[in-house]
Amino acid sequence: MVNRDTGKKKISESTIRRLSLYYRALSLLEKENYETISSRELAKREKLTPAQVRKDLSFFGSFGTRGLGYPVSELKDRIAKILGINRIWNVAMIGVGNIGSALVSYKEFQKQGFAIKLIFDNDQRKIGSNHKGLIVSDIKEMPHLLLEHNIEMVVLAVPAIVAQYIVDEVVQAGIKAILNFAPINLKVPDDVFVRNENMSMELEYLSFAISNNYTPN
Amino acid sequence: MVNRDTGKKKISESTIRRLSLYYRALSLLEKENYETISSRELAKREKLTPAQVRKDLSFFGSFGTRGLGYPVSELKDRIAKILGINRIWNVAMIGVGNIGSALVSYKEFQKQGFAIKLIFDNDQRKIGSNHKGLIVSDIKEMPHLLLEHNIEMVVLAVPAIVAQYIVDEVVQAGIKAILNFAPINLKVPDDVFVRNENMSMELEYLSFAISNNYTPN
DNA sequence: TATTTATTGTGAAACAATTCACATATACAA
DNA sequence: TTGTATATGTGAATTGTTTCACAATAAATA
Ligand SMILES: NC(=O)c1ccc[n+]([C@@H]2O[C@H](COP(=O)([O-])OP(=O)(O)OC[C@H]3O[C@@H](n4cnc5c(N)ncnc54)[C@H](O)[C@@H]3O)[C@@H](O)[C@H]2O)c1
Ligand SMILES: NC(=O)c1ccc[n+]([C@@H]2O[C@H](COP(=O)([O-])OP(=O)(O)OC[C@H]3O[C@@H](n4cnc5c(N)ncnc54)[C@H](O)[C@@H]3O)[C@@H](O)[C@H]2O)c1
Repeated sequence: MVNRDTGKKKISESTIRRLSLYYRALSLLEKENYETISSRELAKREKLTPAQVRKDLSFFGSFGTRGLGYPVSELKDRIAKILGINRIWNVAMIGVGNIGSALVSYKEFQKQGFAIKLIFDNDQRKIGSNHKGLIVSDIKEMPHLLLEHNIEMVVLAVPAIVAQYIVDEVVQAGIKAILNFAPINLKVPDDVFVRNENMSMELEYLSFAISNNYTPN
Repeated sequence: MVNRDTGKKKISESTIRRLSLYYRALSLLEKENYETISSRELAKREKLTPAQVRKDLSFFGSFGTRGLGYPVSELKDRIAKILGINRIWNVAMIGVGNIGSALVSYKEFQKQGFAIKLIFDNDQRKIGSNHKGLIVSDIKEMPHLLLEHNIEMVVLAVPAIVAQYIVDEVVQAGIKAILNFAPINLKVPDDVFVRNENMSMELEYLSFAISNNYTPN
C-alpha cells in the first residue's frame, strides 16, 4: 500500500512530460477553487486515460484518497517537488538575437521559477545594452560569470555554427542542463542534460501528418 | 525483398521524428560530399542504433544497397517526399509579439519550404506595419485571407487566453495543421493536427533530470 | 453503525517499440 | 570469375509502456 521510495525506479521520459501537464492542469484547477480531482477528470482534461494518470503518480507515492480523488493543492506541490520546481533556478541566456530576446522578455519563465540572471552575446553593439533590466554581458566573460552567479541552467540561442564551441565552454563551467535552440546535435558528457527545441521538426511532423492522412492513437 | 507500399502500416511518432533527424543529417552529409552512408555511421551521428535506422527506413521502402549503404542524396529526397517537405507549404503566423516576430525573422523556415505568407495581429499599432517584407493583417480579416492565400498551416503565437477562440476560427477556415506556442491544451476536431511547442515543459524536464540525477537510456 | 458509492493503487495482460541476429545481396579485390 | 568483406532488410526476441480489472479503502448516506 505504502509506496516507499526505494531509489532507482525507472521513470520514463513520457511520464516526466506528463507530470508537467498534470502540474499545469492542477495550477488551473487550484485557481478554479477545486479541492479534489479524480484521475478520471484529470485525464479528461489532458486527453489521457485515468489509469495512465494513476500509474504515473504511483511511481512517486500514493497521493490520493480512495472514493474521493487527489487533493489539488497538495498534489500540485508534490509534483513541483518531484520536478524540482519548488525552488528558483538560476538561468543564463546565451545569444540575444531574435529568439534570445523573445525569451528574455517572457515573464512567465521567471514566474515559474526559471530566473534569467545573465544574458550573453558577442556582438559589440549589444554588449552593455539593456534588455528588460538585464545588461548584455560579453561572451568572453561567460566562464567566470556563470560560476560567480551560481548559474545552473543555460539556454542556447546562438547560431548553429558556434553552438558546439559555446557548449564546450558551458560544460567546462560545470553546467549540467542545457536548453538548445540551435538545430544541431550537441556533443556533451553523459552527465550533462540537453533538451532540443526544434521548431522545424514540429513543422515537418505536421507536414507528414497532413500529407499522409496520419492517424495517431 | 521488395517492400510494397500496402497503405496502412502504423508509423510511430518516434519514427516520424527520427525521419526529421535523418533528413537533417543527410543534408549535412550531402554538403560534405558523401555519396553513401551506412546505417552504422548515420546512427552514430544521431546517437541511435543501426538497427533502429534500418527499421525506420524499412517502413517506407528499401533504399539501401547491401554491402555499401544508403545513397545520401537519393535517401534525402526520399525522406523529403515521405515527410511531405518536397514542396512549399503556405503558412500564416498569428500573433506578432515577441515570439511571433522572432519566427517571422527566421529565414531558415522559408528555406525549408515553410513559407510564411500572412501575419496577423489585433493590435492597431501593429496592423499595417511591415515585418521582414510582410504587412501585418488585421485578425478580423483572417477567415477569408487564409482561404484566399491557400494557407495550409498556422503558427499560433498569441496569448493563451485568446488561443482557443482563434483556433476555432482557424479550424473553421479549414486549416488542418497548427503549431501552437500558447501553454494551453487546444481543443480541435480529430482531423486537425496540433503540435505544441512548450519551453516550460522542457525546462521542467531539465529540472527533474538534475534534481533526481536522472539517467535516461 | 451498516450499507452504498466512488475512486485509488497496482499486479497482470495487452500492446508497442527497440534490438538482435542472420540470411541475403552487393561491392570490390585478386 | 571467385572469394571475401560489408552492410541491408527483416522476422523473432526482448524490452518498455499502457491499459485492464479488481481488491482495498475512504466518504457519504441511511
Ligand atoms: N528565430 C527563430 O525563430 C528560430 C527558430 C528556430 C531555431 N532558431 C535557432 O536559434 C538560434 C538563434 O536564432 P536567432 O534567430 O535568434 O538568430 P540571431 O542571429 O537573431 O541571434 C543569434 C545571436 O547570437 C549572437 N552570437 C553569435 N555568435 C556568438 C558567440 N560566439 N557568442 C555569443 N553570442 C553569439 C549574435 O550576436 C546574435 O545576437 C539559431 O541557432 C537558430 O537556428 C531560431
Ligand atoms: N515569448 C516567449 O518566449 C514565449 C515562450 C513560451 C511561450 N510563449 C507563448 O507564446 C505566446 C505569445 O507570446 P509572446 O511573448 O510573443 O507574447 P506577446 O504579448 O509579445 O505577443 C502576443 C501577440 O498577440 C497579439 N494578440 C493578442 N490578442 C490577439 C488576438 N485576439 N488576435 C490576434 N493577435 C492577438 C498581441 O497584439 C501580440 O502582438 C503566448 O501564448 C506565450 O505564452 C512565449
